[in-house]
Amino acid sequence: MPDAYYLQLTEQLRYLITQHAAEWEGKLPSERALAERFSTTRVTLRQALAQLEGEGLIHRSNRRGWFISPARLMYDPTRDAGFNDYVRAQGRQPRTAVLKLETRPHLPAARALGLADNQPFHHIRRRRYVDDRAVLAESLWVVPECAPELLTIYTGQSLWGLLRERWGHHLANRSIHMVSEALSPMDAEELFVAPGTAGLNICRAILDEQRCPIEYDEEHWLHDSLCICVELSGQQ
Amino acid sequence: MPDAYYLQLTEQLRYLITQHAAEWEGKLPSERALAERFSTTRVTLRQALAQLEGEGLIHRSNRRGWFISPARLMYDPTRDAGFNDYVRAQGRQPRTAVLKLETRPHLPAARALGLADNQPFHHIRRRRYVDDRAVLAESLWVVPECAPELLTIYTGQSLWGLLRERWGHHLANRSIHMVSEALSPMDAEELFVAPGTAGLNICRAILDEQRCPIEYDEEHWLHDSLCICVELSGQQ
DNA sequence: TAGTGGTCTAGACCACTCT
DNA sequence: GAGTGGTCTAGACCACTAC
Repeated sequence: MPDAYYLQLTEQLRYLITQHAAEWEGKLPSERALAERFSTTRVTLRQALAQLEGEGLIHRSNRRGWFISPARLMYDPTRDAGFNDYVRAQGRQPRTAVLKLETRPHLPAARALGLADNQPFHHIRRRRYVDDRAVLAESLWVVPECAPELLTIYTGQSLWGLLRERWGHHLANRSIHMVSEALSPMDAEELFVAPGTAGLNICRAILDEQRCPIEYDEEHWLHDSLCICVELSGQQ
Repeated sequence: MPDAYYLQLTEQLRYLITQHAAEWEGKLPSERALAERFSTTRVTLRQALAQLEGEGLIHRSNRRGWFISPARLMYDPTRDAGFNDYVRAQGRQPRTAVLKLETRPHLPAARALGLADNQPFHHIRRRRYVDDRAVLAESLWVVPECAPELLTIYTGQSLWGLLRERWGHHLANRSIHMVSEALSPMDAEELFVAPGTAGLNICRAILDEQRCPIEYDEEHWLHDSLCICVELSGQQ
């Protein structure tokens, strides 16, 4: 099966990377250097690199080169542990940058929460890092009545924590959808990767115990940065 | 942002596809024809097609051409509804091909279930179709004591149904892991796609109410064929 | 057998990053 | 300013599919 040269190259690169990971400090040599080392062209070499990128072994930072991907973050989208908490619990360093705060309608949020199309939401756009690598761009759309002064007090902390502790909401009902995607030009730019980079899209609609809509969010993760884990016991 | 020609091409192709979907009966014209229509080379044209493939709009059947992808299957890996049931419930046609039946050890299964490395399992390998498109290659590893004569009676039906009804097991504890992947040459071949095609890997470890290990399975889905949905209420 | 997609070559230019 | 990755050209051959 692996008669194609780029697939042989893939295996040689995989070996090379495991051997030189420490020496290279996580960054691969340039494409031209690697192509020369294997006596092939950049096109073929890039095909092999793309293969390893698809597997999640390496990734690109836009125009800066190829890097060895760190271990995947374990993430349970059914729990409401805050990002900071579960990242630290895995011995990693979390960081959040707030990119935008505004109030406006958003059709997917309205549809997912069963509200009118022109329903306005408090919108928070943020970028999140694990060990200084930007891995997640996300938008949160909160029903304004559920958190009136949200935009004036928000500074990057856990939104779910705020909703629970400050406004006393019980995030009882959750509908979660996950699909693989190609990152949009905007998402890609915010994560410093090339447009079209593979991503994982997670959307959640949250309602309280009376099925009253509270919040909708859209997460765009780098595909190689996480492993989704769900633990279930008893019920069904 | 979308200054690159292949990104403009992506948009033009996206429009072309929605316009001609019916006329083309789901299959795109040849790469050479499309490249000529847009006065570019196959390399650039393929970059645009790869973009749409990443988004899940189109897909390739190995060496047979590009096809418009059907709607994603909704799939809840936390429920134990059988494949046949939930595919039919969505108005689609399920089909299963059994590829292999054997008994042998499998390290990931042993590790995930907390058994000895050399623990043998009943192994079922099967390919599953939705509307005659092969979308899933999966392996199931069953602890032999839990289903002694499994391999002699198995003909493609729901394994979880068998475990419940014939052997009375209660599939109480489930640990589920999901990661995006590049399909291995074997998985790709079994699904009739090019090696390295993007996939979604779902692994489950199943134990009964006494945390006694029953089964472990590995699913390899075409990345554009499903949307993972989880509905939660009340608990946490 | 004709045509297809899969693979590969040997270049090139540009925008950007790094220093 | 040197070097990098991102993009693009204009070809080519091969294994395979469809007819």
